[in-house]
Amino acid sequence: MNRREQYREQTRQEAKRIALEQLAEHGVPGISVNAIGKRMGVTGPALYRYFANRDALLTELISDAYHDLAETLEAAIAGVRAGRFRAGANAMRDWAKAAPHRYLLLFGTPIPGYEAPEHTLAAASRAMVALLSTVGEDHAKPRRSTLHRQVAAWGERMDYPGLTPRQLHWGLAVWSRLHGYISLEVAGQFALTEIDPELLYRAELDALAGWWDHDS
Amino acid sequence: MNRREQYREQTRQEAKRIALEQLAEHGVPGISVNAIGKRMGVTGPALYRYFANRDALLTELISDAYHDLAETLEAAIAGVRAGRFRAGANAMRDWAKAAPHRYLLLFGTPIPGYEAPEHTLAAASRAMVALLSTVGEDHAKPRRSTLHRQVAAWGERMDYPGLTPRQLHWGLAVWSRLHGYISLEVAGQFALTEIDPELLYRAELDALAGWWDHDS
DNA sequence: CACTGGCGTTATAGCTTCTAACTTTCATTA
DNA sequence: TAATGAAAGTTAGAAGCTATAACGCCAGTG
Repeated sequence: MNRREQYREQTRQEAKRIALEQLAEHGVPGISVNAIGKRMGVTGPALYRYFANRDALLTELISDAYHDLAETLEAAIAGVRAGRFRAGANAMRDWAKAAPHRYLLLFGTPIPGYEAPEHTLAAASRAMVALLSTVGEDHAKPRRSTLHRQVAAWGERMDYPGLTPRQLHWGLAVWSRLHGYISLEVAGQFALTEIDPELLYRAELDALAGWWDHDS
Repeated sequence: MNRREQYREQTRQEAKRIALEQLAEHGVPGISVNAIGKRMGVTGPALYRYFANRDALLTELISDAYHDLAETLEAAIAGVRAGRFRAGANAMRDWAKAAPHRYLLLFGTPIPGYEAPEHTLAAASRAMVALLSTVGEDHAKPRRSTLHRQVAAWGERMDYPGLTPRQLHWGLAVWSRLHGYISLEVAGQFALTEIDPELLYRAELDALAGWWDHDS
């Protein structure tokens, strides 16, 4: 890599770092080209040398966040023997609570006009695979149903072979329920119940862990 | 009501109606004072006679939406004898899919600076009560736990007496899981699985309906 | 019927993204 | 080391946004 290219990459990273700070402090609207430039000590338009436009910057933030989430989940699960699922699920909630706006960037209201690029979808898939890697064994006898057939078809397109439809379905339920709970908590919708979010979340995990104890 | 006040109210309603159209077509950024004014045949600043600012307009849209959701759920449940829960849950998903952006206005990324007014919280509570009214009977013997104690305390502040902690907890789980599923579907995150969303949703409902068959 | 208060207008400030034109800087290369 | 050319920064400006201020008109009210 050229020296120019090194500086260039450095500047790009700095812009993204500041954008994340702005995101944490003022939400998505805080990610303003001028504001980021000001905090970097340059004028706003200068940033257009580094990012095609504001959307491109946002896209990279989203992409990075997906990768970071996937890596966080993988790291949290790796090395754990007992309670792998809980380790992963807790890591996901912690990740969300550490930077709520960033979580909502991924799973909140979609940004108009944004279309996830290929490698972002790959990162999202990686996160899903990480959770799927914590699935329990499926000893029940296979059941034929339209849902299981469709789930199996999706499973074949995923790069994580050897799972039964029931296990794959569990993965989707995990994804959906964890997101449901986390997004409500992050948005503060549980606040006025005054219930300890930790306990509520743990109960959700119990239900998901108990998936295999009774037919579903 | 004065004639002046009638016209005034009419104009307010028209502005909100158009705002919802803009929301459906272009998302939250489409709710622009100038754009709404143009479609009403007036200039942008004229609308400031009717709404203190853009946030006030958004707040009313959110508030209206909560009330509409609550009424929709109540209407869907009323009169149904068997399968009340499924009727309510399906009504919720249908409501979301009919106007995804409006759903995300309530449950997506919170709008910075927005704080829900009192009667909006009441409407949100009404929607929750509607779902709680479909809960199954709880014949299990009470269990003492920190979670159940906190849930019970929340239940006492709700205006829907006579429910056990387990039933209240079920209500929270319903809220969270339905939202988790619906928001992912509405955001298109299930699209590339190519699984029929209807079937996945029904499976979630089965799990929630089966809450009472096994200890939780 | 007079009048006044509500309504709509234009002008403007200050913000946003983004483009164009111009200048400066500086790493690479001869 | 000095020259060069591309990269990077600047300012100016268009087009959009929210929001306020000042002004005129006219319809509902008294």
